[in-house]
Amino acid sequence: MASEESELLRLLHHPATVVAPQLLGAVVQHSTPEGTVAVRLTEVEAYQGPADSHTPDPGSHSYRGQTARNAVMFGPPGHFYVYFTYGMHYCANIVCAPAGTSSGVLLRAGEVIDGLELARHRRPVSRNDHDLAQGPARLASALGMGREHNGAALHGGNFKVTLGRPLPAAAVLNGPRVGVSGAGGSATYPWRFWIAGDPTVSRYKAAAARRPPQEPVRRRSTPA
DNA sequence: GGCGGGATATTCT
DNA sequence: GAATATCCCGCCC
Repeated sequence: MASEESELLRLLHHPATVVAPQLLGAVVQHSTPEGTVAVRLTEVEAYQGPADSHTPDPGSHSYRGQTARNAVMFGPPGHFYVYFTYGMHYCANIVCAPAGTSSGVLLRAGEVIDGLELARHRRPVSRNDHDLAQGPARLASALGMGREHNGAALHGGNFKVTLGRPLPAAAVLNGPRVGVSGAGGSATYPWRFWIAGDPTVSRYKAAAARRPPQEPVRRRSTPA
């Protein structure tokens, strides 16, 4: 409904670090001629733009200013920022904070709650249903999202985004972001948020070190 | 269930 | 020319 829509838009005017945990439990629905798939978000990450806060975020695509790729992040909130990476994958963000700023929330994982058959068809390699959207590129794939959806509105067209019921504080955990490397950028801020105990939360290892260690690493080093 | 390595193309330096 | 907000496969515990 329109009121739900405006509630979402109101939320999306806040910085990514505020928006991200509130998007947990929200549902992203995408309809195509093939059918409809809906995903309930269980894991997200916040990326702040340079103008959004005094804390620099080298992990953000917008850290070095506007380029052709990240232009959508600098636009108004309420749109998808979809980028292509590693030569084969797409990842989807929800742009937040007012136009002129460049925050976004990366959709990292979710539970497919509608269109299971179509999602399985799009991701034949998944062996379990909780794998279907377990990871940002998997989630985009399950939803049938690609380059053509960069800049698409969250509402209207073939998309619909609905906030979930507020989660109890204890159900939301946070920690370092995944795959964010680079000097100063790696895991600097605990801006990854997920729903505690949910089986669809991604389990990938953190970013690999940029350079190999100077000496072989012992397999059985003592844990912390 | 975890680790290592390769695939693959767009993007920015 | 290097790096990348990743995923999948094969191999080993």
